[in-house]
Amino acid sequence: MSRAGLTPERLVRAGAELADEVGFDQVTVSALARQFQVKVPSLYSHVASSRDLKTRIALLALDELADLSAAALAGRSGRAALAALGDVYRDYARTHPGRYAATRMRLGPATAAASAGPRHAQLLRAVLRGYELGGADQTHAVRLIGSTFHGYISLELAGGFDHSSPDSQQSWTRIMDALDALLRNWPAE
Amino acid sequence: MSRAGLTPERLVRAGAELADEVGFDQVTVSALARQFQVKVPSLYSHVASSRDLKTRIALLALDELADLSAAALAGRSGRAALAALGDVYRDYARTHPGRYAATRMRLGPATAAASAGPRHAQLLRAVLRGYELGGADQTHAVRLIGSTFHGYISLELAGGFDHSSPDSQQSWTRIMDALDALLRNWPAE
DNA sequence: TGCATCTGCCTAATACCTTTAGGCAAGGGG
DNA sequence: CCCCTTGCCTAAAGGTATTAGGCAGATGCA
Repeated sequence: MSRAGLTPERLVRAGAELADEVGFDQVTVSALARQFQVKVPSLYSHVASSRDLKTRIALLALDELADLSAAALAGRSGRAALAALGDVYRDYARTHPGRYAATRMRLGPATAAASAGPRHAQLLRAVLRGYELGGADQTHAVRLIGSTFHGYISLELAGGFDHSSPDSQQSWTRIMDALDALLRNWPAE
Repeated sequence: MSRAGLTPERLVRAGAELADEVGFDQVTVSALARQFQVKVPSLYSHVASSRDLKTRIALLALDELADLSAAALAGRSGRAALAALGDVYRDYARTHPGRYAATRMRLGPATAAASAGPRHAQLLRAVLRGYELGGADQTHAVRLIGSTFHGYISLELAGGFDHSSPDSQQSWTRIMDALDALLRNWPAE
């Protein structure tokens, strides 16, 4: 009986692809075992549990997304940087819905700290350096932008903007305009 | 053997409470049967499936939330209305996390149309009537506000703002200020 | 090249959850 | 008071997660 050549990396990669095809919460140890034509318990030498598998997929996705973000931000500032970052997130969510869903998974404190999460925060902060916002307001703005991006993408992905005009792309562009305007005219305390 | 007196309504109500205690996706036909001290298959006379049960919980939550919103909006406009609506959502999500998660469940087109979803859209539109926004911009603004509310609440609920200052309440207040300012000074096309 | 060891994948088994089929009896309508 | 509706039950099958323990292919060392 020949060996299948499983490794944690191959499992995680296949799990990420599976997530994009059938949804992150349909990613199951069983489904993965089926894909590799291997019995279910065989996977347990490579991942500790179903939760472990999903966590690793989340870490992969966070990493990919941070890399894409960093590349898109290079050489841009102001509205261009803001829109570039938003587009990276939005495009990633549309081309890799399962991976994007994975990034929303709740991680433990240690795992979160070791993930690309902090890099994401850094990058968003970098975008806001293009606007002049004092101390606490910068954090408020980071939270606002992060919330809006995540909220919009998650509603769009759920089909919330499907059957009504104007189409989602138009709203997205105008929302980038609006956020840019807001950051340039941030209200005083 | 005395009867337990199950009804769809009691099951849905208990399911909603269970969701708030253990999380919406831990709501299970089995767990509910345990609570009612009844065998699992007995529930299938009252709900069609696990999915049906969850859908009904979602509908209940959407309804409750729309009622609360309508009450909170009565007699308010402008920033006060905006903040009132946001606070209703946010407070509901904190006091009823499981129900709130249920409202994010994807419903079929027919179910969605018959749900309180459209009422939510109406109410948000009503808030925006306090600002002067022309045709398409009103829709863009609805989507922006909806996204920001949902995004913020979901990040907050996931603990995203837990271990960093300033505290979440401050950001929330300032974000209401910022959105109000944005709506009053919506950028031209 | 031959042997020893390691480790990758397997079988067996337990424990949940979901869902369908079919039975018995409690309680309401005649 | 009896019938019959219907609420809850037992039986059973199928899917997922996880642990324990075994066999043999792959690897390393002489």
